[in-house]
Formats: sequence, C-alpha cells, structure tokens
Amino acid sequence: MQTELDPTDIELLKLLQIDATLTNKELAFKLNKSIATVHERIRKLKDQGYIKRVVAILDRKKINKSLIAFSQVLLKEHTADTLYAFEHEVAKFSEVMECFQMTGAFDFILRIATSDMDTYHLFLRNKLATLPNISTVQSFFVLSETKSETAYPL
Amino acid sequence: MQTELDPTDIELLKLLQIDATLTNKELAFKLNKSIATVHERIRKLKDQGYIKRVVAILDRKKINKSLIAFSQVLLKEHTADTLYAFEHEVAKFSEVMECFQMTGAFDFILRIATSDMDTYHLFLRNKLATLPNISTVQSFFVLSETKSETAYPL
DNA sequence: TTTGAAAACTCTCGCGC
DNA sequence: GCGCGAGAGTTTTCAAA
Repeated sequence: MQTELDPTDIELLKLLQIDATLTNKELAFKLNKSIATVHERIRKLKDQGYIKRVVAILDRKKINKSLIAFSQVLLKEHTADTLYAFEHEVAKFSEVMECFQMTGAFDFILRIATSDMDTYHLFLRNKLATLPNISTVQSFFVLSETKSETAYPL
Repeated sequence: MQTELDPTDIELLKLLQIDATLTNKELAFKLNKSIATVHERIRKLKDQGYIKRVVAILDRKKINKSLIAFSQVLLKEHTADTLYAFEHEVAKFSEVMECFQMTGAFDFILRIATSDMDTYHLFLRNKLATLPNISTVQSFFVLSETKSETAYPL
C-alpha cells in the first residue's frame, strides 16, 4: 500500500480541507487531471485514512452553543486505571467536545460547549464534579474567537 | 426569512455534522421526506448560515502534525489597539489553528499544530515571541487525544 | 412539499502510456 | 503502475402543481 503523498494528493487535501463540496469535475479542472484520476485519488486518501471524515461545520451561536469553556482538570491519583476511568466517563458527556491529556501542571483540558453560564454551571456541578478522583477544575471562558481553522497547512 | 429550526432541520444538521457525504437520497430515506425537500432544506440551512462550510477532516498524525500545543498568552497592555494588533498578527501564522481571547489569568489561548517539539520551539522563538507587547507565553502539550468532536449536540 | 424529467455528476472498466 | 475516456448508473436540479 502506497502511503506517500505526491503533489497532486497534497493539492487535493488542501482543497478538500477548505471545501469538501467541490465536485470531482471542479477538482479535476483545478488540478489539470481527469475526473477519473481525481476520483481514484480521493478514494485512496480515504482508504488510507488521510481523510478521516467529511463533516458540516455549524455556526455554534446559531444553535445555542454560545459559551465555550476550557476546563483544566487535575486528578488526585494518576494510576493507569484512574486515568482511563476519567477519560472514559468524561467522553460520555455531550457537552464535552474535546478532551486532551496534557503535560504540565494539570492532567486534562476539556473544551465544553453550552448555551450559557447557567448551563455550564449545571454541567460542572451535576456532571463533571461528580466524577470520582477529581482534585481541581479551573474554568476559562472564551470571550471571542479570533481564528478557528480546521484545515492544517500542507 | 424563516430562522427557526423544525425537527427535520435538526435531524438533518445532526446527520450532516457526522457525515456530510450522505446523498440527498440517503437523507430523504432516513427522514421519510422527498429528495427535493431534503435538497431545499439543506440549501436554506446553508443560506441562513447554520451550515458554515463542509470540510474534510484529516488525520493530523499522517500529515506530520503530531504535536499540538495549547499556549496561554499574557499581554503587557490591554488597549483596544494592542488586543486587535495581537489577534491580527497571530492569525497570520499558519501554525496557529485557533486563537481565543479568554477570561481569567491570561489573555489568549492558542492551539498550535506542528510536527514536533523542535518545530514548536522554532515557532515560539522566531514567530510568536517576536510579536510586540507579549508579557508571557505558557505552553502545554497534548499527550493524548481522548475525545475530539466537531458535531455539537442538537 | 411533491413529482417527474432533464442536466449534471459519479463511478467503473478497460485500454494505453 | 498510473492516468484517461466513455458510458451506465446515480444524484441533483428545477419546473409546475
């Protein structure tokens, strides 16, 4: 299985990261390739896992997710079991968009999406803070989103 | 312009957030609507800005973006001008995937994608730290990505 | 919102480089 | 191996009701 990207693959990935609604015909024109070639390249890029999925990105403010919080979590214990248990439980909460284990002074950083501060408060009290083994949770709130990019440079 | 979402719109947004390659025919079947209805609903959801864009999500480790850092930036001054200038300059760096102005003990949090620690270091020294008006930058690194969701609950 | 038909696009296959 | 052309099969689009 060929796993290196050539310039055509790179160009395709660049374009599809920005707008995945481009048709094969449009892509073929931009790349000076045939439609069949573009089709085959994209199939391979998906098969090989370069393209994980194609998704619609919504305007969060329009769907009542106006408040984004970053919550830094410190656990009491750091055994393999307690780390796994935390990750496993926290992933179940629909408010948690992302969970990363981190280096540094705390263990995890969570990105939480809610409609407002009251809802965040309820999430913290009734969901996050009820998990066992939590030592501290520090919350920071997004005032404004200056840059928000899903496309990696290639 | 109708701006409220009915249950069909909500269901469509849920599905398209997960997989935007579903055809109108497949969506119509899932929702028990006609293809033309689905087509028209999606057109409206895009027009009204609920769907901002449709993008391919890549596997960052396969495209040499193995290291993700969250960098907390504190500025020296907080005039409207200096805040704007920082946002404006930092958005130009291709390594910066996201930039948020925050409440709390620091001013901005950046999500930085690079290939490795050396590259991050170079970014910090030669790009970020050269911006005027920066007081401190604290960097935290992602050890593992437990949950990573682009779909908001609806 | 639906229908239905025309236009556009997708996807596969086999040939040629 | 990789790319391309052509055609069958789907999907999208757009009237009209």
